[in-house]
Amino acid sequence: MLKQSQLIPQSFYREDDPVEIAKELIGKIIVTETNGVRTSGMITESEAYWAPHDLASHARNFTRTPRNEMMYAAPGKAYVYICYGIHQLFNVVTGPEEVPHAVLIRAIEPIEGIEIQKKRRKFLLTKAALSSGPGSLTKCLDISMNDNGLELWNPKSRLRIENHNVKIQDNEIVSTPRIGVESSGESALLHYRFVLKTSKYLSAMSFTKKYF
DNA sequence: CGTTGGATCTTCT
DNA sequence: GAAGATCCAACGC
Repeated sequence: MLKQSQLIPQSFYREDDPVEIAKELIGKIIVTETNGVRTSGMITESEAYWAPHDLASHARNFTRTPRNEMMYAAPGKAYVYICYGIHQLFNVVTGPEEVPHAVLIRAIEPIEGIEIQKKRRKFLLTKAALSSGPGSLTKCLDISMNDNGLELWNPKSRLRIENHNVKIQDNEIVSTPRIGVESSGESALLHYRFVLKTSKYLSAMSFTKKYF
């Protein structure tokens, strides 16, 4: 049984700098519990969204809609939304309350319950990796819209983030522009994406873009 | 190998 | 009506 002290406290998420938090989240562990069974994965790729100036953010210019309401909530909550009508994307809400920063989790390396995670993916695992990509890892870990708003620091939540003390050197992390935000003007150029370059569990675009 | 199109929900025009 | 923080299978070379 893992100790509760390994949970990342809410104070970690309150920092008013989502870029720093996105970088520090590399190597941390996302845990979900379904029917009492744990599955988990280590974060290998993340992206910061720094509202209101960030035109790629759902909360650009303090835009507020039913969908992105959770971005304005307390730090350390989950913001889950549906992308392209199909995929559920998982974000961590950061910054003080009413400041709509967020960090998108784009890829994980499966740690616990790998066989369960494989079963959650329906397609035949030919080319694509198990949990590489923001819409894929949510399937692996059984994250859905039902988890929107969960407190990631709360031991009672079925969705949490833990620190397993994995040591990541600074030179193992690369920053690049973000994926899929090309139409967001100057915001598209910001190096708000972080990848653990030694990992094979990175989103497909990591390789076609040839950022590193 | 690389490229293309379908799936199909929210928001903005 | 179009675009978007995507993924995968089916093509074509």
